Amino acid sequence: MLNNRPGQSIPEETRQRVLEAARNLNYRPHASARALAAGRSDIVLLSIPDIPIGAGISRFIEGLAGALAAHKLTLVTHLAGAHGRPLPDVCAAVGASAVVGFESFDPATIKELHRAGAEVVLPSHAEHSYAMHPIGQIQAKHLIERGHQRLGYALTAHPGLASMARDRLGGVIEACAEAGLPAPLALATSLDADVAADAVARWSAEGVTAICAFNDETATAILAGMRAHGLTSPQDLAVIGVDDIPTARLADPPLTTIIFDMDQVVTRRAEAVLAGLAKTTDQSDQAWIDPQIVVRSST
Amino acid sequence: MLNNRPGQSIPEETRQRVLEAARNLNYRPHASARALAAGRSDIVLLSIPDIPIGAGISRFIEGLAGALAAHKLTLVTHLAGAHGRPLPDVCAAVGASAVVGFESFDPATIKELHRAGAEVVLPSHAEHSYAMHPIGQIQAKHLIERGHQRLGYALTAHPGLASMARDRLGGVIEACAEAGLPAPLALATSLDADVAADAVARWSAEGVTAICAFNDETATAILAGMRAHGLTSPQDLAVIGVDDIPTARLADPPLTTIIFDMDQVVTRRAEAVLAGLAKTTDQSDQAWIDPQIVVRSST
DNA sequence: GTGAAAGCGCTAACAT
DNA sequence: ATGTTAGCGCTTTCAC
Repeated sequence: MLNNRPGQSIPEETRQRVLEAARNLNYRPHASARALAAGRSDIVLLSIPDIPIGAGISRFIEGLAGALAAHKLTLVTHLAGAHGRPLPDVCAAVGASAVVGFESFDPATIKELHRAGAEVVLPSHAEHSYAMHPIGQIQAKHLIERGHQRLGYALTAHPGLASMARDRLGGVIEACAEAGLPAPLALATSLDADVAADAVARWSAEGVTAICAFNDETATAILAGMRAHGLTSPQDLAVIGVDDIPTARLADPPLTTIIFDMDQVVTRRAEAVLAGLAKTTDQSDQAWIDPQIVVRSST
Repeated sequence: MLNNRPGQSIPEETRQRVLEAARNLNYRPHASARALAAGRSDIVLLSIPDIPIGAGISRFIEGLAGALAAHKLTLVTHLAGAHGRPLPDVCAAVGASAVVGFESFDPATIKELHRAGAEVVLPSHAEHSYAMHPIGQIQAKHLIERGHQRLGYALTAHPGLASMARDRLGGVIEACAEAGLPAPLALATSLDADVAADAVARWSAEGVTAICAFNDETATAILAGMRAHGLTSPQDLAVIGVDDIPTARLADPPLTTIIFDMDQVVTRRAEAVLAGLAKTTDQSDQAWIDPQIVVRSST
């Protein structure tokens, strides 16, 4: 009866009474016991790589937690820092039946995760992670449409972000090629005004008139580097960032940036988890739908 | 033997061989079963309130995860967003034996958490959360030492941060009182240059010469508001933030800010968890040690 | 000191 | 359709 199966011979009213009594007694099904007996838990583990966490990622996490909660799944997050436990250990410890990450896991990790009890691991092998490539394309197109012929790309110094930067740069390269323009001049930068000033000098010397920055912080650094040379944006050098961080519109001049619709990504990921959990077999990769990416222009 | 108790009659070499064999077979003790039998898990659940997550909090999480991992405990994080599951549910679902949060939980939640299986819940009742008060004090002292006689305080518009802002403002008020100065003029601001400009006008009209901002983003907004009036910092109005966000030193002028030593906070929290788990009874609150808080001045 | 056995709190598969 | 029972994979306790 406590199984609460419907269509009982027991009168409905009585059933409700029992259920209410149980609630009043603060009864909780013991999750560990349940997981042990059923062989699966309702835990989904989200692994965050070692990257700076901003508003975007928080929204992603909370959105995913909400979408999964609607299906009685519980999301917990693990920050894959240097000193924490390895992901498979965490997976085993919480008894997660699904693990989702941002970028694709390497095959060895995937195998370990499955051994640790995860039925579904996402993103599966070849799936694009975060729509990095399209972001670069849109940045470049925005600048090209405004007449810029020679673009620069500002890479990030953060190691954990390097592969994302490469993906985004790829999009910029593609957009330049499609427009018949020379490839962008990609330069390493850091969150330091002097380093950024050097890059600015280099770009100026090469005739670059517009920069796609990896993100808004990088873009802010470039603005600072330009100030050191007495240059102003966008006249001397146009800059476009990514993320729309809170300080983006407070910059001088306000930053043009890329806004990223998390909800779509969230929904898609949640559905993938649900689908994977529904039928562990037949994990046909669904088609990746590019999320809505939009430019917020300050000009 | 698999219990791995020391001091066996079995030769050491054999023991190691067996252990290694187990490792090679990718054996993992099933966490749910272990938790069920032992009545406690090695999971610690960290609850993050609905506040913007930045580098500081990430460092806190990773540091705590590392400190606990050293004691064979696994940290997982839960973002208490609007649509996720309530904390006690998550606690029960992962079978956490400890729950740690940033601010004190209310008594009802604490009771529920214990019922959900948590042996220790931190911070316990009266404990200070995050050294908010001292931060405000140090901000104010820094400005007062530089000769400012009339301070302003810039509150944040973010609802989740309001109580922190009050605590920090309390520190500023105290520092002003101690120095025999009038109470600071606290004004609501938001991350919008126009709103900040209004606040700046008001402060100027009241003879305020220096602002303690709730955090670096608020401070950046004030700088933007000052630009709208053609004012420059620190001559016309000195501003000090909190957090040392990456863009702080990229601002024009570079922001003076408060740097917060996370390691100390982390260590203290980890120790509290360990102590609580060691003897569930006798939860005498340890003395709160103010963490090291230091000013990074741009001048 | 070593092995066997009895549960932990549930779920699922079974008889009735 | 209902009640009963056998485990899930461990830990702990109790005999040997």
